[in-house]
Amino acid sequence: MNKEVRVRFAPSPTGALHIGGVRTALYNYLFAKKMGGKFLLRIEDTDQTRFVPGAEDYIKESLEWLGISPVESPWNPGGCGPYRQSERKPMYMQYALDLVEKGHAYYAFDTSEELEAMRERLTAARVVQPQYNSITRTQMKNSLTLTAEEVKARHASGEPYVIRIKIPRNEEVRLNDMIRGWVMVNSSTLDDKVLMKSDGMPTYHLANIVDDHLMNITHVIRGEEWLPSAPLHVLLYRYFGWADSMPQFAHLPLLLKPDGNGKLSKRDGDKLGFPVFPLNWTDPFTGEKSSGFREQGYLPDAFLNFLAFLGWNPGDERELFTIEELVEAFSVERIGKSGTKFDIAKAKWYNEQYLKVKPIDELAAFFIADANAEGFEVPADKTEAIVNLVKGRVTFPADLWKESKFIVSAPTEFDQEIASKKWNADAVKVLGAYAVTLEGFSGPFDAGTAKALLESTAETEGIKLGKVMQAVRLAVTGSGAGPDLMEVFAILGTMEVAKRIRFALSTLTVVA
RNA sequence: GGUCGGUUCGUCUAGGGGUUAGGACGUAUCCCUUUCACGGAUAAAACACGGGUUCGAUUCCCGUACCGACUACCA
Repeated sequence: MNKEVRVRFAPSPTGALHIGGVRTALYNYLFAKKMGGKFLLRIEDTDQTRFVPGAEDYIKESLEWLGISPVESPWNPGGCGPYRQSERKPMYMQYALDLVEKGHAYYAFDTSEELEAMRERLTAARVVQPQYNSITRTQMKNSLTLTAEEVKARHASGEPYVIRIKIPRNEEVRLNDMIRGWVMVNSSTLDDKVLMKSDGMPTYHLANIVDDHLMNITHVIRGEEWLPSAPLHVLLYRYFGWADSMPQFAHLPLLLKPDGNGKLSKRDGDKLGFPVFPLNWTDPFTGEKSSGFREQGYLPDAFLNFLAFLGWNPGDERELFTIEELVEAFSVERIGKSGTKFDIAKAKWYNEQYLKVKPIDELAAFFIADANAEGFEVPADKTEAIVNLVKGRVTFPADLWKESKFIVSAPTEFDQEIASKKWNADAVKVLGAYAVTLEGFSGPFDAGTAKALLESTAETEGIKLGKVMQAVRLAVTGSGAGPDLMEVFAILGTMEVAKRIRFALSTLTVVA
């Protein structure tokens, strides 16, 4: 009754982990933490043909990036190992045989050609569900139709076989999903799923039940795509005699494409205009590259917060949650039932919120790194002022440098559109005079001083400052928009501002 | 096609037998700002449809429509 909560995230290493999987991992993590339980990870690599090198490391790194690492995993084993199904291979057959013995499973020798022929035959006969089931199995080559001697002979000759579950003909199977409530299904709609493949590996269905049981999993939180096979899993627990300790199920709503057509899939890559993976990924076979949220500049906390809200909400109007607050607020009951469209605009908003409250030295580090990468040295005494000036204008850390590069690197070109509209005789007059003023000025030069000086210069020239302000900005920054100009002047200093003005004056020509 | 699941502003959602149906993103307008952005304010914007049940349904029930998942010796 008071069993420790143990949940697992069970990805298969068939490529990059996609964000739907990341959210599943997150919900498992939050639930485990909330319940004071354990979050573990199991690699489901029973399909050797789909193995992709690097995928497992990718999963590990993704979870580490987000700070939701499992406490038991292949790379950090606990007491229920191994944590890779391929390494558990020897364990499964005995369970399958147990089912055969109990009459809940049987050997089947049909070749894939025969299976295909069966499906074609049934389809041609307009059978609604062409599947291997209580009716069709009587026509196939299996230990239910063959004599014991024949089965023995086939085994002796080394003929390949699979073990299938024997689904009862007509039986109500029900399960109480934590998110969806009671789900009922008649066994007549289920088929005799393969439990053991001919290569000696279990299928997902067998392996996940055996492993969840052996690993003392108490709650299975997984995607909704598993809902249709959940009744099969219930039957397996029952046939194994594990019904009493069967985990509770929670089937998560799917993450949908923004256009509303279908679930988000790995194949969407960057086609939708945003990444579907947490980290950059290069397919080792095709060389195809896909971008990740991390490399695009999403902060792990912001991304986590965003992801948590895709299908779950705390029930109040708070939006910004640290991981600890998410744990505290989380409950499976508050997970929605319907599919969730992925909204990248919201993800950006979260990133902006987190960026805004980041300590200045962390932001400065981003800024300096980007500047250095482009070969620029930023005076140490100026970084803080620059970062403070632009931090309200950025979505990604990289924007810090993009937005302020003009401060470190004087413009060599000017926005032509602004120039043609605002570069006039009045502007030239004021700027010329202002340059002279600055060159002759000594003393503390801050934004207020810069402004006072500029105002008095304009007044002396008899020109309204408002009319030439854009030109002043253009001269010093090269563009028509940007952060507070006077603050920029203060950071630049009198001589640099004057120098830039003189360059603009000598470069731009007044068009009548 | 069959089985299962779902359906509140464009999007994420709150709510739930009687509400001006609330918030957030996005959008628009205004304020702030001698620019752009930030910030502040305001606005437009939703209970899929049809039947019940009920004094009353967006909320409960049924059906329809639509959307989605699943339907492999893949997970």
